[in-house]
Amino acid sequence: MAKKITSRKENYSQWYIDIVQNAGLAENSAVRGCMVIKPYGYAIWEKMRDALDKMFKDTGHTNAYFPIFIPKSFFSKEASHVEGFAKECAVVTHYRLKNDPNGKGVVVDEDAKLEEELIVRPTSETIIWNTYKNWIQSYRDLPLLINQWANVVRWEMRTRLFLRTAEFLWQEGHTAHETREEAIEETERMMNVYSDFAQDWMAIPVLKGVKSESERFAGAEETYCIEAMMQDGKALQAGTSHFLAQNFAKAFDVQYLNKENKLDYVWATSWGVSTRLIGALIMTHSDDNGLVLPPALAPIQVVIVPIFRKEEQKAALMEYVDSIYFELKKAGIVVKVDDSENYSPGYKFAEYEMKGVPLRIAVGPRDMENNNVELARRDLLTKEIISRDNLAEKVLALMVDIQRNLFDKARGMRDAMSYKVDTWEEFKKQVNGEGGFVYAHWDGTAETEDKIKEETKATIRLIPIDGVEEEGKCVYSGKPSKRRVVFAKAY
RNA sequence: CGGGGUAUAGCGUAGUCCGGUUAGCGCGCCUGCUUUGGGAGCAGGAGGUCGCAGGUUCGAAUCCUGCUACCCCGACCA
Repeated sequence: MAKKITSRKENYSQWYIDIVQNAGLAENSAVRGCMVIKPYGYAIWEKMRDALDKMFKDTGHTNAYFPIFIPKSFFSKEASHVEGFAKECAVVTHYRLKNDPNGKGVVVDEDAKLEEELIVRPTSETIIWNTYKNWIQSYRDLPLLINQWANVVRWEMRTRLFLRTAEFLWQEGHTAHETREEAIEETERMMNVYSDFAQDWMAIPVLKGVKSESERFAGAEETYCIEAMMQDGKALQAGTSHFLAQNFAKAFDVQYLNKENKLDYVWATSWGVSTRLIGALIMTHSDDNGLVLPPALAPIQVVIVPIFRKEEQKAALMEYVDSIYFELKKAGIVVKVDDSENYSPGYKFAEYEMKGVPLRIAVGPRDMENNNVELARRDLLTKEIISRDNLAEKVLALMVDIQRNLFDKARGMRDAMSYKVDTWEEFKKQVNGEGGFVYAHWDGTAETEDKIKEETKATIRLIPIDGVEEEGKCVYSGKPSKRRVVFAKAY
């Protein structure tokens, strides 16, 4: 029986769930709000992680690891930081269980209460800055450029696989610098790393900009971000990079002696992307037949499906298949041969389509006789029969072409869903209708921003970093404005 | 945390109103044979504390009470 994926038109969020489940990316776990990332989904994350990790190393960063638990007192040291995260923290209060004296099972041993409760990290600024205090004494210790790959916990009310889960995987970079300018430069550099990663690896076009005050990270002076547009017209924040000024240095008393032998507080940044990016990947490229993956991140780039009837036919065919397999593998392509006999070729075609494998090669006796192969592109759902000669070369070219096509398609979609709007009526109509990125003038006040959010549920996604100066009037208040900002409903 | 809903095999469900055979069906799974160029067919088979705990009754998936979990919609968020 066919596994059925709900169409995007019928029910977009069900479509998303169907893809995550049927492609074998993740599933809900026994723990509320926490997901199990399945091997195929995790393989995508590993590819993302490896690519990002290399980009971080290439920009001078090194990895380290800090504890999952944070003493409660650390949290209260930076006022706005506590306020931002307090409502979604898991707290460890005891360290021992005992057998239930009244019957079955185990209960918390009330005698084993912790002196100081531990917070399961929702982010690691506090524990890291508490540590940096001991690492930084002189300007010679700077800049300190560290990243960590970790899990974090934010106790969310409502969760969705990859997009919002109580526990998720991410990386968090935490850097310390001598000057304000140097820290800002780092913040912008990492936003650009994220932007390059999104575009070059994920084939997702993103907008770059800064957050408004109310959308800013708790404890940051400026939050830079990249923002992507999903197929349903909703925006998704794909990465953030924060300029923390001296807020954490002051809260944790991290001072260094500068070249003039004077004590000064260091300047900080932090930046992160998470498994949420997998949600962005799905919602950007996939279609009603299932997942669509860009070759750069596909755990399997090419699948070969041999078609045969009898055993002796298979034996002859497999020689042909193996020669193709080894040729592609030698060219650095991640290729899998599925010669299992318990599923029909039709089943396999549908299955690998569901899993988003960029290219399928089918070979049967007919192809072998004519020195051909059948190629099927996942992105275009096209099939063609070509000569087997120089196949690796052709496949490599296709990988590049598919990657580019996905990006172009996504950019076309994003551009088609970007609008300039100048009146409040138009604004409401656009936001409540098709959605998309709405470029509009804003008077710069939090009051107006709040009112707009209240009335339309649209938020300021970002203030474009390369935005042009342009005289205009705020779409809500009519007050003068110097530039357009980007509004959208968001995930 | 407010409002609504659901809980029966790995998944999807019938049966619940109106208590009464061995809880039925589809998918999936196992075995065998035939198949294999777009989700194969036939035959046989395994698999259930009917969410949990009480109660009513000769008898409970079904009625009553309490609890728990999950889903949807709102407030909060990467």
